[in-house]
Amino acid sequence: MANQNSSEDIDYGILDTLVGYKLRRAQVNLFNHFSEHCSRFGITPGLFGVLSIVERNPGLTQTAIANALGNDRSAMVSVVDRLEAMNVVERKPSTSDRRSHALFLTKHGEAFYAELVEEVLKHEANFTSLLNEGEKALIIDILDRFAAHAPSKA
Amino acid sequence: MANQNSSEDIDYGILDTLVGYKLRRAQVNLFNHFSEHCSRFGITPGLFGVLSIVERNPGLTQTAIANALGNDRSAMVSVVDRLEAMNVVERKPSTSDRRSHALFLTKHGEAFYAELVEEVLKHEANFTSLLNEGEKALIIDILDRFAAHAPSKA
DNA sequence: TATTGTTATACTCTATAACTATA
DNA sequence: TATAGTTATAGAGTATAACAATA
Repeated sequence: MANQNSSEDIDYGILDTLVGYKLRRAQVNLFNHFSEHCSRFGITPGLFGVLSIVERNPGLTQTAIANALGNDRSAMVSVVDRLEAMNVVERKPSTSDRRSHALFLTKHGEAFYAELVEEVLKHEANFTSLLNEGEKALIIDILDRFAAHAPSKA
Repeated sequence: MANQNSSEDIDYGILDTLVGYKLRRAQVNLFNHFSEHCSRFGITPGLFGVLSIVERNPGLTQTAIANALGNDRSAMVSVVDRLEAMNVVERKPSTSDRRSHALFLTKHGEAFYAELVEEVLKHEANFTSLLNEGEKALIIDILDRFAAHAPSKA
């Protein structure tokens, strides 16, 4: 057992300089911690995103929410099904367009979401405690640039 | 059509302040661009990670590589199968342990990887051009902190 | 003609458990 | 007993295509 090639021995080469690789490693860790932290709510980061949009924008259609989050509307069906089964969100028939459903938090959903947000903020604080003054605003600004960038093909 | 609820009308609420949400949106965009950019190589970010480790650490076992990348060893099987089918990586029997395979780039794999790295660096430059002086080093440092953080349960 | 929610489908990624051959 | 590679499997996430109802 002279050499078990533990992680410390590894040369990561170019990976150590690539923002994409570092982003992925960081995101996986945050995602896992979020899920552990919010497991008692049965809420994943994806579900939390939908809840947050619904809470601040009551009455939006499923398609509008999918667009806001950068997802396909087909993926919204099972998500909203799950949130309805948890009695936190409800579909109401749109008054203006009978094709679409307007989404709202239920009464229970509002209390549920308020409690959930507290937990999410604890999770967030757990990671932002790693940041020095000004670094949180800066990294969010940088990540916004990365998310909005429509790169040239060249 | 007075209000189609286009993305500009959306109130993202707490999502706009959460590092986890911003990380995800940024990473999805980088991932998509990487895949488009490297599609002619048939290489995904995950495959590129394995190739990079093999290139810099020839002779490692599959399990050692999986650990280095934070993946499960069972996921390595199809990855290495694919890279072998592309004739860029080869499994060689380990001289010291007949249970394990040592991984190496093939001759073709070395040229392939060199060309691939050029493309990846173009992709990287496309995004890091959004950064000001010093921001790249800072964001990589911050992402390293996020990836290494083992949060308390409390 | 176009759009909404939906279904069916498929593909990737990821993880777990169990098997075999070795150690 | 423990570990390496493997297989089978299952879950989540994501995307496309097509359909019925409606616009």
